[in-house]
Amino acid sequence: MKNEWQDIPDTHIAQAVFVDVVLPLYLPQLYTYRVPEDLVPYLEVGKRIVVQFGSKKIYSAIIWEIHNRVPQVYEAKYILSVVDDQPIVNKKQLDLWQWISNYYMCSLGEVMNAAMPAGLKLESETKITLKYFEDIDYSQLTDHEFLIIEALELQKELTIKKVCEILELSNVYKILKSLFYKELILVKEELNEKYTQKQKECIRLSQSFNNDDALNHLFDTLEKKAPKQSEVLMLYIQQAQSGKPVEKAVLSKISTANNASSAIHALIEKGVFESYKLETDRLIYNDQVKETFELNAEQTEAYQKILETYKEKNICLLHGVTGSGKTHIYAQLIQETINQGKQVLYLLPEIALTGQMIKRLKKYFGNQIMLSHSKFNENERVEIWNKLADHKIKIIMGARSALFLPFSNLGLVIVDEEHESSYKQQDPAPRYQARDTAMVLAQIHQAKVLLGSATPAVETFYSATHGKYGYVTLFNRFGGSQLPDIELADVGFEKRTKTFKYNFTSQLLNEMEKQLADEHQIILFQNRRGYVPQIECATCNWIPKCKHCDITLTYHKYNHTLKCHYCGYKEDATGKCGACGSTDIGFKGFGTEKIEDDLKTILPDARVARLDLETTRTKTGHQKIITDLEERRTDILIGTQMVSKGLDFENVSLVGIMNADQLLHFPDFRANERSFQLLSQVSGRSGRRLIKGKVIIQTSTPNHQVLYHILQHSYQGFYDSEIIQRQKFNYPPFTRLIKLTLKSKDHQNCLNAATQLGSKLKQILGKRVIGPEKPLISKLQDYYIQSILIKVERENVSISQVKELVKKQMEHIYIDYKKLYITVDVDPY
DNA sequence: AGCACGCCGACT
DNA sequence: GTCGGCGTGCTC
Repeated sequence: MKNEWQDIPDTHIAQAVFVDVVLPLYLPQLYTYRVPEDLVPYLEVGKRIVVQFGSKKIYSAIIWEIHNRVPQVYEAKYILSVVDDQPIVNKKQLDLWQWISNYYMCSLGEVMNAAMPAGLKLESETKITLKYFEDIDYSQLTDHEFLIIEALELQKELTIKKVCEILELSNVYKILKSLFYKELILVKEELNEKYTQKQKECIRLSQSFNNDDALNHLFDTLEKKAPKQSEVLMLYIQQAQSGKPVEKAVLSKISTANNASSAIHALIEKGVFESYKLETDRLIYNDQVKETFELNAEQTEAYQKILETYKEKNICLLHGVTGSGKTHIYAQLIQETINQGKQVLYLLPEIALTGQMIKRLKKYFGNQIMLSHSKFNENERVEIWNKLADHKIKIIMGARSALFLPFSNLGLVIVDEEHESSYKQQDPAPRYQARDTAMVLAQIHQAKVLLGSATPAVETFYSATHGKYGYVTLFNRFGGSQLPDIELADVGFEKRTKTFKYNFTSQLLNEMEKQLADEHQIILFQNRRGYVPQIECATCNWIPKCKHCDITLTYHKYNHTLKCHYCGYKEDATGKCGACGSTDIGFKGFGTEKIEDDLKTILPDARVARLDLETTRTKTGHQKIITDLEERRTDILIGTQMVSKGLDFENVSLVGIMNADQLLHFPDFRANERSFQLLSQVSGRSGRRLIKGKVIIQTSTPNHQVLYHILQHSYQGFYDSEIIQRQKFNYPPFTRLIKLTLKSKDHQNCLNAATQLGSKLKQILGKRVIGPEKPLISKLQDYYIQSILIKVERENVSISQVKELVKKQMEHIYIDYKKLYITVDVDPY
C-alpha cells in the first residue's frame, strides 16, 4: 500500500509564490512581486492586487502570471492585498492585450490603460495632515512652510497637487520633507476607490402609519392644517401602488405644489415618511422590445449569403450602398447570435454614435443592448463593464474602445463603416486599428466578423476579393430612392470667365438658388473650419505662424483671433503684418465660417447654420443643429467631415463640395482612397425617397481619376486603378508599414538621432526604409519631428523579426541621445 | 509616468 | 553658504 504522506509534500513544500503584474503605467515590462502565504489562496490571473511601486506610490495591478521563479537580481516586494473575489479581466481579454502589445509594439501597461475604465484602476494619492494642532512654533517656519501650515489649519487635509497650487511651485517635495522632519505634518498614501454607486433618495411610509386607520386619521388632520402635505401624501400613495420604490425627486417633481420638497421634509419630520438610500443604475434604458423588423427580398438574399460564407470563413464584407438597409441585416444577425446565447459587439466610428441608427437598434433590442462611447463618464463606464461581466447585457454598441470590454462568449463582431480612419487610435499608445483588432478578438472567441461599408478600405476589398474574407453585396437603395446626379464645377474655368464669386462657382450658386426656390435643403461641405485658413501680408507675403508648431494660424472672425488647430495656441489678430507693419492683409483659402459669412451677402434670405468643431463644443449644440435641419428651420447647412456621417435628411436635395482639391492633392498614399470615400459619403447625403439628389463638386482638376470614378458611382473602377498604384509603389495591402516618429525640443538632436537610426535600419533592411524625412508638420508644441517609414513586404519576411530589430535599434538610439522621444506606429493611418 | 537623488546657478 | 532649478535613472 502506498504511503499517503509521501504524496502530499511535493505540492505543499513551502515554496515562495510570486506574481508578475501589469501596472497601469507607461513602462515596458511586467514587475514581479512576492505573495505572503496567507494571500496565496486568493490569487488568480486577472484579479487586481494592491502593490507599492517605487518608494511611495500604491497602485492596483493586474495579475498576469503566478509562478515560483525567484528573482535573482533584486528582492521582490510583497503584494499588499488582493482586491477582487473574481478576476476582473478574463483570460480572453488578456489574450487580446498580449496580441495588441506584440503587434502594435507597445507595453502591456499601455494596453491596460486603454482597456480599463479609470474607475477600475486604483492609484494612491499622497495626502498631508497636521500632526499637532497646537503649539506650533511659527518662527521656525519658512514662508512656504508657513503657507502650508496655514492652509492645513483651515482644510485639515491637502493633496500634493493642492500644495503645488498654493505655493505656485512645481516641485514641493523638499518643503514637505522639511515639515515632516520638523514633525509638524503627517504624510499618508491613500488608495481611493474611484467608482461610486449612484444612490437616489427614496421615500416610504414609516411603520406606524402603514395602515388605513392611521392614514385616514392623518389625512383628516392634514387636510385643514397642511393641504400641501396632504397632496404630497396622496401622490405618494398613488405612486406606491406600482410596488416600485418612490423617489423623493420624482415625488416633488410631479407635485403641483411649488415647494413640494419642503412638504416632504415636513412629513419626514413628523415621522410619517422615512427616507432611505437606494443604489441605482446610472444607465437606464427601455424595458421592452418595441419594434420588430422584416428583411425585404434583397436583404434576405444578402443575409442568406452571409450565413453561407460563414460556413467556410470567419470574416465577411458586406458591401452595401448607403440606405440599402445594412442595419436590418445587422439586426437579423444580432438576433440570431443572441438566440444562440452568445454576445455581440457592434463597432461604429465615434461620430456615428449619435445617429438615428442607434435609436433604431435600441428599439429592436431594448435592454439587451448597451451603448459605450467617449461621452460616458467614468462611473458609467464601470457600470457597463460590470453589467457585461455579469451577463446582464448581450449586445454592446460602441466606439473602438468597446473592444476591451469583458466579453466572455462573443458570437459576432460587426464593424460598421469599416473603412473609417477613426478606427485607428493615433495617440497615445496603444496605436491600434480597431477593425483589425476586432478580427483578432473574434478569433479568440471563435466568433464571426461582419465588416460593413459602402466604400470599403482598399485593404479590406483586396482581402475580400482574394478569398480571404467572404464578400456579399447590397446595392439597391432602400425604398427605391435613386443615386444622386453628380456634376463637376470647374473652378479654374470660372475664374477665367470671372463667374467665380466668393468661393462659389456660378454652377453651384445657380443650382442652390433653384433648390431653395423649390424649398429644398442644401448641405455644403468644406473640410476646413474657421474663417480663412491663412492671412497673408499683401506687401511682403508674411504669413502668421504658430509659436509652437510648424503650422499656419487660422483666422477666426467671430472672436477676431488667429488660432493653431494643432496645439490650440491663440493670438489676437492685429490686422497688421508682423514683419513689415503693413495693414494691407489679404486672405488665402476659406473655411466654414467664411462661407457662412459670404452666404449672408449672396443669399441674404437663406437660413444658414454651421456644423463644425466650434459650433458643436457643447453637448447639446450638435443635436440642435441637426434637429433644426430636420425640422426645416435651416435651409443651408455648412459643415466639415461631421456632415458626412450617420445623418439622413429627408429634404436635402443638393450637396455642394466647396473644394475637392485639398482632399485630392493631400500628400499621403491614402489620399485617393480618402477622397473617394469622403466624396461618396457626402454625396450620399443628397436625395431621398421622393427627391432625386444632386451633387456639385467644385474643383480645379476636373480630370482627376478619383473624380471620374465618383461621377460613375463606381467603387470597382476606383479600386481597380488604386490597387495598381499600391502595388507599384509598395503600399498596403502589398506591404505592412511601420512608422517611427522622433521628437525632440532640440532640432539638431532630433535630426542626428533620426539620421543615425535611419542608417542603422537601412544597413539591415535596405531600401525598405524610407527617410528620415521632415514630415508635413515638422514641429508640434515645441517639438521638432522627423519620421522614418519602413515598408515590409507581406510575403517571405517575418514582421515580428522586423519589429524585434526595430526595438533593438531604438534602444541603442535612446542610449546615445537624451531628451528624445520615439513613437512607433504599426499600420499607420 | 512619478519620484528621488545629484549637480549647478542665483540669491540671502 | 543655502535654496530651489532641472537633468538622469530607477521602479519588482
